[in-house]
Amino acid sequence: MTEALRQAGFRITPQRQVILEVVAHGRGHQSAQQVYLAAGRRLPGLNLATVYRTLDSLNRAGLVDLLDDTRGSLRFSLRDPEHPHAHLVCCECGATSELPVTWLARLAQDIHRRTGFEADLGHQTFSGLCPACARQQTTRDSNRAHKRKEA
Amino acid sequence: MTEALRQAGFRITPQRQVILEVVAHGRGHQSAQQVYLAAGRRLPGLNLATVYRTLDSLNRAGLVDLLDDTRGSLRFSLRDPEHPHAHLVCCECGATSELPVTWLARLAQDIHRRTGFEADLGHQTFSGLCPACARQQTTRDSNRAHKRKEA
DNA sequence: ATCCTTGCTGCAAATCTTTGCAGGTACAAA
DNA sequence: TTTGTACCTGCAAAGATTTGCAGCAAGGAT
Repeated sequence: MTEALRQAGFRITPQRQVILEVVAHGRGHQSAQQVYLAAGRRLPGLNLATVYRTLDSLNRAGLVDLLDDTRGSLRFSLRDPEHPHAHLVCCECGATSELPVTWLARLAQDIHRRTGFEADLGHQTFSGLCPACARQQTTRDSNRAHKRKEA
Repeated sequence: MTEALRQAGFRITPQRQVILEVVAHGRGHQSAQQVYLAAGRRLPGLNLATVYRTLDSLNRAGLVDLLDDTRGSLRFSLRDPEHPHAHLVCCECGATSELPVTWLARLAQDIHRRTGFEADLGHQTFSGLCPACARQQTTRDSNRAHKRKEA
């Protein structure tokens, strides 16, 4: 696995090995803090800035997926080449779900053909409303409309 | 225009009026700082936190578009209901271009039908590589591969 | 015109992330 | 094995954005 890192043109350092291991072990999406704490345990003196830089490198190398939780912090997870997917994040409650890249392929092609832009939809985070919050929202809206009419 | 704000359930305050005006005037995508400086000139004592909160409100009210420049800061612009569009941002050079929402409609529908998630693609920022940077990137990659073989 | 409620603002501090710099080190080359 | 040079790291400080809180004020109710 570190070989993939090297192939991508990065040097192999203890920090990178540990951080990669932490991300690989901790299933799910971990925050930078979580990675920092877990990795710091095995590598005292590790610096948070290094964690961010390393995670960025791992992301660029295609080993790690990045997810913006629309809450002001980023989350990281091991990339599974078998299940490439984009993310859907609810901007109300923060819930996340996955979106198979196959759904996005046509769009990416379209964009590239017509604009020359290489959209990286596979690593994309789409925000919106999850089913539950969407329901709440419409309820609240109709409440507001109702109240407004009453007034 | 302030009426739209009120309709959306927000109060009309001097801060909001000025900030909305600033965004409306300054064509293009302004940073929070820019809005803060411009608005602060007409409303001394205005606080940066208020600018952020207000811009968020205006965004929720659908009056302002939000654009993540993938450079660690956000940019704001007046929403033009005539030209709804998503944004493409180059994660190398930061160049931005627009993407008509019509291209995204089918995808949004698909997502909603199959997952119930209401993706807000119209306000979305897609990252990737602009044509120029994409060219550079492939060049650099082949250089690296070449070098590696030589070695 | 006045009152009341609730949302809004300023301020200060917290959070999350990035950046500049000086020293350290992986790793290709000799 | 030794050397040289980028590339990395730790540290500290800057940047961008958010949040808690107490007082203020917009605008519906009276």
